[in-house]
Amino acid sequence: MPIDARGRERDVADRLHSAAIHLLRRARRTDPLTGISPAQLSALSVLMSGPKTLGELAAAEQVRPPTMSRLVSEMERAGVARKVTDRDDGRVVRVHATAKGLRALDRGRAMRIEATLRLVADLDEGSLGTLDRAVAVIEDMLGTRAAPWRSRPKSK
Amino acid sequence: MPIDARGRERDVADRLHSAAIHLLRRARRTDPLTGISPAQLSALSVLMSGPKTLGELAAAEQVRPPTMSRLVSEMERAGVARKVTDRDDGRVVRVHATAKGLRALDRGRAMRIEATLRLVADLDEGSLGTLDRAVAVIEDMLGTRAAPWRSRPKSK
DNA sequence: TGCAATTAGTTAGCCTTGCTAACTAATATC
DNA sequence: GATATTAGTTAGCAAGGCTAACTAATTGCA
Repeated sequence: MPIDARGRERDVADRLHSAAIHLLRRARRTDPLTGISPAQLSALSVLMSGPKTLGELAAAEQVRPPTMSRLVSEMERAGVARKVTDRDDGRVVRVHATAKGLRALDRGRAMRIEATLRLVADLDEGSLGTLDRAVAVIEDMLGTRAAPWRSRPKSK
Repeated sequence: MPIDARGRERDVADRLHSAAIHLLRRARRTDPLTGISPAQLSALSVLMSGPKTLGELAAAEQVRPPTMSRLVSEMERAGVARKVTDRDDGRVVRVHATAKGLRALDRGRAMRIEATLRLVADLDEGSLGTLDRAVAVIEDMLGTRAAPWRSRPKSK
């Protein structure tokens, strides 16, 4: 299908993109109060479901390995994560959340979510349901739900 | 405790926030190809509707004045915007998009939207409709639709 | 067996884009 | 006319992206 024939999709894509930008700028305002950075928070939330290799974590967070490598090092220094080298394959680093990390996740996440919650809390039931369904659609679209990451997109 | 009574809202807020993060990380990948930075793109899209003072622009973009000041200076250096001092009030700087800026907006924005479009284009009609409605809800929630940002928050 | 290729992660160095604090210049107020 | 307020700028810092180039470990094959 030719791109120009997709007016509806294009309109949704445009507004979705713009909405995401402004939503995050709003939520971001509370960050300085939480004592934990947004990127660390996001990574911790992935680790909540169990340890991940550094590469898996980078893929899940959609950043490049060096970015995740640095982030994890900072997290280890901050005591919220631990790096464990794989016994069988010495190249592999497995990242675990520490108890402190999980507590920080609860605390820090609560503050960010709170900002979004303050917006969401005023919605009527119908609008809330709409958001709920939309988020599920986006999660599927991006493969960020439980999706076991079959292979890196690697669009080359 | 009203907070715990809001399980549903909290869940939606949490996942909405997370979805926004991942959506933008995806869209951002095209940026290096556009020759224009995301922040400049966003500012230009505000200027599309006409010149704005620097303060108005900062408020619309939900950043602090120094951040916008620097951004606008870079945009002027890049030739995509022009700063004009107000004749009646010498403190006020009015920011205009240049023709080059508007062209860059079209180009750069198109690429980000394209990335989002590629995701959206695979959706069935029902999911697309859900996203459409959800975006409208978010726009209302944030007042980012038509809302002309009356005064600076100025939370001292 | 031993050497080349591949893979996982790290280091170095750059860039953008947030922020606060402290400043300048212009205007408004008393 | 002195003082206060307002708009924007400068300086300096931090977070968090990226690529290029590296190290170390493993795999595979001649």
